[in-house]
Amino acid sequence: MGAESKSEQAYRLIRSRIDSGQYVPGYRLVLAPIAAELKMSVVPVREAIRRLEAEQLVTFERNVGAQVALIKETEYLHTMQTLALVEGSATGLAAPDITADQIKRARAVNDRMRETLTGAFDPQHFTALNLEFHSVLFEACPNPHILDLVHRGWNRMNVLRNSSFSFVPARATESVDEHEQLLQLIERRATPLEIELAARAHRTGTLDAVLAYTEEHHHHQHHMEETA
Amino acid sequence: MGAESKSEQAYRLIRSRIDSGQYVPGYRLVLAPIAAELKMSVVPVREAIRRLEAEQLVTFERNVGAQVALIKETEYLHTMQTLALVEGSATGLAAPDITADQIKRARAVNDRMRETLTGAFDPQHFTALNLEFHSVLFEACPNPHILDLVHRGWNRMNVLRNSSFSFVPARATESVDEHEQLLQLIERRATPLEIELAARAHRTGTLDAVLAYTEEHHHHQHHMEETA
DNA sequence: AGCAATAAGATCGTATACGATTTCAAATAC
DNA sequence: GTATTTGAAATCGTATACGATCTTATTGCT
Repeated sequence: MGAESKSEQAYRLIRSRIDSGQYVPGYRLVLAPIAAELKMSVVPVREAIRRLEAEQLVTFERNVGAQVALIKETEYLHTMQTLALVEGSATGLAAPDITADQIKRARAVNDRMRETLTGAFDPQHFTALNLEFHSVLFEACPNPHILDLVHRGWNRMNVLRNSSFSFVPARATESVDEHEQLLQLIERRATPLEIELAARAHRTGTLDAVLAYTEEHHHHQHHMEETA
Repeated sequence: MGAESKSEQAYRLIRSRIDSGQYVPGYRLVLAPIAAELKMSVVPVREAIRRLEAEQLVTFERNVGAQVALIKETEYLHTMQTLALVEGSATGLAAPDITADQIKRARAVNDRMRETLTGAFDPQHFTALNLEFHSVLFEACPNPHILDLVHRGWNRMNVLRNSSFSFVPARATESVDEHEQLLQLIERRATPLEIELAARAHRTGTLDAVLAYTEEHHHHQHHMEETA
């Protein structure tokens, strides 16, 4: 019958709501109501939540319950740093296997990104294209562990919903240029380390831009307050 | 009462048995017997197993059950590569905060490692000291995400029980020397990137030594066969 | 003998039930 | 008025029960 188990359904639902921002950080995940909504018992829901806990998307306290993980102000920094590290590596490791056709596809995406720079800038859309661009370059990474870490990093960024470019749209222009440079490095078969460090610097550049912005605006956001 | 929940107990037990090698890769984890042994119902055991699944220590198939994750021949390669990446980064990020006292402690550990090189070589013991040495250098890493990845990497290596040095004892001597070089880099406050790449190369060196060994010995181990 | 259908056993998946723990507010004491 | 106690409500933790699914051995057919 149902190709997927109920705990799987529950996992997907909660996960999608966290990803979409419907469940904001701090939101309490109470078993019974969720189970009722999904017309199932609490057992599968409980399992789903524990799984999300293992993925650090929710925090859990014994006999108290779960809530969507709170985001500390340093979280963005750490996540971006980690993503810079693993994405850089994945891009470097994948580079030797990148085909001319893939370069072409990536360049096409980057062209679309460049187009979005004129007129009203849509950070959400730009970020989506950004993922598409980088995906072409790192998906060929032969090390599945590193690739998995890259995916987790992007997911985490998505949850932080810090779309980066919504804070520093100016960075988008630089970003597009750096993409082209990265493509040229790969085309001319630079060493993996060179490509890795370029990809890392590219992401670190975005991080620095955001940090400079928040610094300037004294945007101390401490903890993101919880919302019932 | 019990400071830890039953599912926590179950998790620890199974985890320790996997770590210790009592549950070898492929071993089937059947709920009922484990629950009986721990004098609890299957529910907490089930939760523990799902948690281990999320950590990729066990694989799980719907309506079939769980087994300790099988190890493919490339697994060692990928794990070491990933560990080289994250440990290198952690070491580089921690380096600026390393104190003279910590350097001293690390050097003391390395001296003990050097001593073990004379006489009968004990790979297990050497690896334990190796972890102790590197721990001093990376635990100060300010990025908890990266630090967590380092810990996971070491754990995974432990499960692979591939103690590296048991295959290539010759590498141990080089390793001790590279440790000293690494300490000197940190002492003279080399740049984080320089230290990162040195730490990475150090681990990659061990990996290469093992690969060369297995290549030479045509040690095609395909999958590690399951053991009931 | 070889293959397919079938039945039996093993094991998982989930519902229900209830005791245990925490939280919070109201009542009481000082 | 503040602090402490008490008790009820909310919520979790786990046991038990049973249906669902997969595996394997058995039977029967060709």
